[in-house]
Formats: sequence, C-alpha cells, structure tokens
Amino acid sequence: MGESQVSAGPQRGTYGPGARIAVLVPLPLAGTYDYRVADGMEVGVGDFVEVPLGRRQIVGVVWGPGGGDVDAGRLRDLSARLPAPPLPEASRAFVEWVAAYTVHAPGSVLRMVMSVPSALMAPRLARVLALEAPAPEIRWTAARRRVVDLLIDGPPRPANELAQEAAVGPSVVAGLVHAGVLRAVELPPPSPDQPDPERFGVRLSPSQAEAAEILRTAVRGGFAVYVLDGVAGSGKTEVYFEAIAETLRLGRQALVLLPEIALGAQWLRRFSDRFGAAPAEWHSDLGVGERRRTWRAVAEGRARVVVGARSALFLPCPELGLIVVDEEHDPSFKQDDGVAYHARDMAVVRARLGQLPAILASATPSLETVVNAQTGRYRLLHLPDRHTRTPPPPVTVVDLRSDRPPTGRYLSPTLRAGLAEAFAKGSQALLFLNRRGYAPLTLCRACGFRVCCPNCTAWLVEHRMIGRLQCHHCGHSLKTPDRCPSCGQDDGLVGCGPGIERIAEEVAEQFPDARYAIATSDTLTGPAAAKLLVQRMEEHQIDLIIGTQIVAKGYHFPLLTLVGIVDADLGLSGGDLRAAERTFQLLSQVAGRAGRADRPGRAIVQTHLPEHPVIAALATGNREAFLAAEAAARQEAWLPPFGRMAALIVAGADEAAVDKAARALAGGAPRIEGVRVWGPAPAPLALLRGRHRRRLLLTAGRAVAVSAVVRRWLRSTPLPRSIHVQIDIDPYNFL
DNA sequence: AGCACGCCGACT
DNA sequence: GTCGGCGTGCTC
Repeated sequence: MGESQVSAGPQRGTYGPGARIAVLVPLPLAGTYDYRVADGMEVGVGDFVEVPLGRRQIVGVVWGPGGGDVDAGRLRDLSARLPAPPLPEASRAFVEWVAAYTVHAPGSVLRMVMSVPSALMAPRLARVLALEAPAPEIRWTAARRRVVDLLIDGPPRPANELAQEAAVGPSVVAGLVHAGVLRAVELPPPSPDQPDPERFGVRLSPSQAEAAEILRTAVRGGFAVYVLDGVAGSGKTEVYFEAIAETLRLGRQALVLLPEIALGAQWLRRFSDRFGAAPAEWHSDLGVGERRRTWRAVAEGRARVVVGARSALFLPCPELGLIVVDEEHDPSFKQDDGVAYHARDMAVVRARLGQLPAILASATPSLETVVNAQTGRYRLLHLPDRHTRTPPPPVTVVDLRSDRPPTGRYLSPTLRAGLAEAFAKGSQALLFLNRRGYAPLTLCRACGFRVCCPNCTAWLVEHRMIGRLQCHHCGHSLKTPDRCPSCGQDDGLVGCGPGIERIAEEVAEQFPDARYAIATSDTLTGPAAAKLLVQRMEEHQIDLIIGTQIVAKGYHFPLLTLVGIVDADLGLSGGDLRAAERTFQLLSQVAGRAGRADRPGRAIVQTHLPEHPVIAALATGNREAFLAAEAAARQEAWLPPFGRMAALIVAGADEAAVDKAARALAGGAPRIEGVRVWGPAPAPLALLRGRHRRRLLLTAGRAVAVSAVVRRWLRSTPLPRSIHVQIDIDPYNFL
C-alpha cells in the first residue's frame, strides 16, 4: 500500500501471525504503512495497535490487508494489540472521507479521532473489597461486625470507603482481609447513569408533536437530513429530545453538537429534566481524566448520549443512531486551522456513512441549509408558534447619524431612555457589542502613532481591566504604556472606538445604581463562570448584562425585556461573503433574547446604515425576503452555495520565499473548464503570528470536484518545506 | 509529527 | 579543532 491510497475493507477480517497488514498512524503521512502480525498475535480491522516507526513506538489502527510496494523483508512486527474496542467501520470510512474532502492526510484526521491516547490503554480497575463466600472462623469484635454488616447490605466498595462508613480504622479492614473474611476484587469503572427515554417530558403543542412524530419515524429510517426551523422558544430542543428518546429505545447512541458547550448549563439542565440523567460531555474544558473516561465510555457504548463541541463528531461511537446539530448556522462549527472542516457538513457526511438521520436545528438557518431544504435534499420541519405565545420583540432602529450619542460616548439618547425605562420597571436588559476590551485602537495624539502587533497585521486592543494591550490574533500582550512608544509624549495615548469595557464605563456613569455584569470570553472562562452568571441573572442580582456574541446563545431570562445592539454595523464590513448573513443571524438571535413569558420585550438597534438590507430585515422581521435577496446575490456571483470555493493560504517566516511560493502556485494553477484561480493576494492578515501570508482563492461551479482539483494542483507544484500551505475547502473565515 | 543526517558559523 | 543552528528526508 505504501504511499498509495488508503482503502479500508468493509469486512472486519482477522489476521494471524505472519500476515501482512496496513496500519494507519495518526501522523500526516500520505497513506498506511504495512506491518507483519507478530507471532502469537491476532488482530482485526479497526484494532488499535502499537507499532514501531523509526526509533519510536506509535499507536495506530489496523486499516486492512497490506499489499504495498514495500519489500516483505523490510516489514516490522506489530508490537502489541491494545485493549480497546476496535474503531468502528463507519468511523474509519469517515476518516477517509474527511481526509479526501479536506485535502489532508488521513493520519491527520485519525489524530482527531485518537485525541486521548491514554484512553486506549487498559482502564484502571477499581480495587474493592467483597465478602469471601464461606467466611472463615475468626474472633468477632464489634468493629469487625460493623464492617461485615455493611457488605451484607450493600455492594462491594473500596477499603477506605468501607473503613469510613463503618467508623473503624483502616487496620480493622486490613485485618479482615488478612484473616480471609474479605477479598479484594477488581471492578471496571462504574458506568454513567443512563438517560431514560420513558421519563415524563414536557407537553408538546400540536405542531411540535407533529414534528416530533416525523423525527421519531426518521430515527428508524436510515440516512436523511431534517432541518428543524423555529424561532427561539418554539420548542426545537424538546422536539429533537423526542428523536433522541427514540434513538435510545432502539438501543443506539445519539450525538448532539452545540456551538459553545461552555454555555450549555441551561441545555444540560433541560436534558437532565427530560431524561433523568446527564449526557456525556465533550469539549475543550475537560480534564485529562474525564476526557479519557468519556472517550472510553463512548467507544464501549456505555455512554448513550454525547453532547459536545464540533470535535465530538470524531468520537468513535460504535452504535451511533442520530446526530443533532443545534444552532447549525453558528460559525464556530467551522474549524479553520489544521484540518479545516465544517462540523455541520461533516455531520451530514457521518450520518450518510452510518446510515442514520441528522437533524439541523436553528432559528436562523444558514443559506446553505435553506437552499438544501428548497431543493429537497433536506427535509424542512417548521415550528411556527412560539412556545410562550410571546410575539418576537419589536425592533427600533436608531440612526446614529441623527440620534447621536454625546461625543466620546456610544449610547444614543433613545437607547439610554430605553435602559432607564427597563430599570424603572424592574426589568433586566442586555447590551450587545461584539468587541472585547476597552478600545480597539490606541493612538498617539501628538504623532499619530498606532500601537500595532509586531507579529500580526493588527492593532493591539486595550484591556483596561487588566491594564494591558493585547493582540486578539496571536495573544501578544504588553503593559499599557504611559507614554507614546514612538515619540515619547507623556499622556499622548488615547483609546479610540468602543469595546465592551468602555460601554460598561458609560453605563456605570449614566446608571450608577444599575448592577451589571460583563460577559465575554475574558470573564466567562468556563462552565462554572457561565453557570454563575445565569444564576445571578435568574435571581435578579444583576440588572444588565453587557456582552459579546458569547451571550447570543440559548438563554431564557424571564425578566429580560430590553436588548440594545450598540453597533449593528460591526460585522458588515471586511469583505466576507457571509458577512450580511452572519450579522443578520447574530443580531436577530441577540434581539430574540428580549421578552419571554409574560413580559413583552423590545430591541433597539444602533446603526449608521439604517437602509442596509440586514438592518431592514431586522426591523421588519422579514427573514424570508432577506434570505431570498442574499441567495439571488450569491447565485449571480457564483458564490457558495451556488458555486464552490477553496482557499490556499501560503505562509512562512521569509516573506520573499512566501511570495515566490505563492507565485509558483498561481503559475501552476489548474486550467479546467469552470475553475478560476485568484491571487496571490496578501491575506487579510498578511502577517499572523510572525508568519507572512498570501492567499489564493479557487472558485468553481457546483459540479467541480474541488478537493481532487486542489490535490492534483498541490502535488504538481513542489514547494520548499519551510513554506506551509493551509488548504481550506469551503472557507468561511477570510481573515 | 518526530528524529536523524548534513553542512556552515562562534566557542569551551 | 568541535558544538549546534535548522533545511531536507524518512519512517512500513
């Protein structure tokens, strides 16, 4: 097999000593490597094995029969077969599919599956003490009696627990073991509590019940994609919970992808309320131990429902029966670095390979998904009425050109009045500004110097709370200087433009009695912090949240009646083809936070561009008209989803070498009907983390197999190893 | 991804 | 004279 392509046999054959087999290792190699099954060893396709590679030992996966062009004499023996369940066939097929599509090595994709190497080793067994069947004759003391009584009534347990519960010293327990009354037993770790599909759920409205019934049927019906489209509060979650329940009844596993698991405290509570147990969680905040246990529980099929961020898609579920992608439009499902993929799209692929249904849920579906629903590839389930019977909040558009805030301030008179009114009524408010820190630019009044990042083409953002300037791209950080670094002028530096911290300052000045909390990735560093914020908000310990996009997702705050969008225009510039769509999704989601239950809400949107289609659509609530206009514009320009794109970012430390490589790539660009290559152009961040970057963009018609074209293109253009080319099929982020 | 090999600058 | 920089190539 060698450097040729990988191919996994569908059958799970077994191989005995001497057999030649192909092993995929989690390294960016072109294909599988062949090995010889060692004497006395037997392995099957999908087994995790340890193999010698060069002078180290590496864990890989048996991928199928060997048969490359490497001489049999050069083959080395497998070192060991690891005590873990084999990688399921659908997972192996998924690895290959994703590798081919993203134009990355299959080993790089396998690395995402094998994210917890230690999970492949034998799980640590818990040593517990149990009663020996015929108890030998011993001298009985009261303490000994208490210990033994505990074990007659209850399950075997660890020695220290036993001693503590029986209120005896450890020596009493040890003595009983020595006397042969107790015996040490090794037990596998306890399985997590199982979600119960039959537990009482919430009562569904007729339209919800109808959608739930369709999804329950779908769970039994193989591959299909369902779009669950409904505004916030329409009960999407409750509806797909019924699909999960049906999946559990069938004895299969369910996977739920959420954008920001850190903010899923409310989601987790709803899940536990419905199913009586917590799901397995998978996200970046997990510690190593928890990670290992969860990976293992998933692989062994003991975890029945997994909820996680995009990387959860690569968990080796052996009995997967359903995938839900909630908030499917969310841009955080797109991974831009390393293996660049969109978790929503790959979830659909995983569902197809596993012959199971996928549910894409959103209040503001992406244009891709809307178009797929229109063409009949996906089935649309619309949830019309709002669960709580509250109409969507009316939107007031503030034209900042006429309704101006005072100089150096950012809240218009209308928004200030709205806040005052909300506080007077005892309601809560939310101010949204998608910009962390105090000021995005620090400028010298004397000489005009702007404080920039030395590694990136970007300004440093002032974070006044911690007294530092930070680069949001590479993390470069320095203490806020007292004087201009360029001309040395004292007190010359001023922060320009608003960030969240400056809005908080303005609020404190205007409403000294208002209790507020700042919600950004700086302040909400994990699930615990998010949970605390939710609790303080629910208990009305705070009147106002001032936050970035981190607050846009899935909260219900009954007392929240006013949402103020400080600068609706922020996302609209920047030459991103999805900017308008994204801004519309984000702003309508934020605006939808206002008014739940019995308190009507309102949204106030500040803008310099009141006539922009995004703002107009927000004001009128006419999503369909906006999507239609956006679709027409993209179709006209052959942009996704009507055309296909691939981005190549050429990066390296040496600018001249980067330029040369980028020009070489452009020179070798594919000459194929319907394919065009643009560039090289300086990437929008021409310098990032100390690397110079140039971008080439390939556009093509829908019918073109872009991945194959790009793979051939790169293979035909040799580049020095000091140049890194990042390939992004269907790019989202143009920075 | 690692790790070795190899060929050119400043040092115990 | 060597220690060590990182460019290039290989790992079944």
